[in-house]
Amino acid sequence: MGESARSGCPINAAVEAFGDSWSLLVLRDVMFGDRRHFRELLAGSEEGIASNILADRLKRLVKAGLLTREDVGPGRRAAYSLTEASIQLVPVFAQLGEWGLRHRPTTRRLRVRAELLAAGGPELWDEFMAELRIIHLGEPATERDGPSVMERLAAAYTAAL
Amino acid sequence: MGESARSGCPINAAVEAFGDSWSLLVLRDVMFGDRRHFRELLAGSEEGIASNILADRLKRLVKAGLLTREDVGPGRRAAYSLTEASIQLVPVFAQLGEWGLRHRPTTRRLRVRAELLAAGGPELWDEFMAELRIIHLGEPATERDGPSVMERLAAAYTAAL
DNA sequence: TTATCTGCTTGCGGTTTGCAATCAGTTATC
DNA sequence: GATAACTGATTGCAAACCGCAAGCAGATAA
Repeated sequence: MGESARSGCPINAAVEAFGDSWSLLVLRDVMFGDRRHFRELLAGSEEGIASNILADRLKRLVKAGLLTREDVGPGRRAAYSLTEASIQLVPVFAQLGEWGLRHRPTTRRLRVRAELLAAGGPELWDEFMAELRIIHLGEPATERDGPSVMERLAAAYTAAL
Repeated sequence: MGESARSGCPINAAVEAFGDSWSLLVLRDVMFGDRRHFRELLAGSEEGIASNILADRLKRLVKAGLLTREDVGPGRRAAYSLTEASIQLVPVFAQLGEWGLRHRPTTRRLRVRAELLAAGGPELWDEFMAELRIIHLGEPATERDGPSVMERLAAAYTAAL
């Protein structure tokens, strides 16, 4: 009963993994908003995702290897984490965000993160991915001087309120 | 009666524009396969798109400003062309393709284009976008030495058969 | 005239979507 | 210990969407 890909094309593979109305938005909130729990994702959603859709997408994303779920008993806060595969979506998010900035109307508050990511380029993306590996994969933290990318993103967001 | 965006987020804007199972694949075939006509897109589709879905997506993409349709009378071959907005999806395709290569099983034949695009980096993407502007937007052709990116993509594809 | 090609459209049954209400288990408050 | 709030969901339902197959009118070719 395993689902087979419609084709062996890498673009199609990406579309099948997260090419729907909600998957990328859920991943965006986990990645950039650091929302790790069901209720956080539900209440914090800018687009107003419904609870059943969120539940379904979380399951699918776990199944697709884009999220892991810390398995706790029922009734307890389960935490969702990014995987190496979803951390490597940072450049995809950066390019999608830049395209959205250029070709669609956006609001100032929600624009700043995409602007920062686009301006920073691949070096910043790599730095951010390294931070995400520390946060989500439990890799040991490294020394840094100055604020992290996550902190800079948060600061830019706050400044634009 | 215009549709309003769920949020002012650039990522959401991109998802709303082409975040479904088929839109990106249609754009991919127009862009990389140079398929400009309905029947070409229908018959050449690796994933086997249905004719009603293709008709719907073509309409939506035109409405969204990602394709233009050369308006001819009924019964005559109408040609679809990329717009500046969809030409600027080249980096998005490159990143999506690279992600698919790394994290999903793909077939050799369909992999080569993504590999070439990933290896070439931003310089190659810019070159390819310039070519697409000549093909789809009617910009004047410029002098070049050596094969075009489109030719190199086609050659790589043929070599992998 | 006959056949084929053009870009679609229509019917239909099955699936998915999104909203609202609800659920059982756990924790915090009184 | 009772109550309430919070946990991650599940369920019912109507509407929208999906993909398959067939059909359509106009244009072109033999």
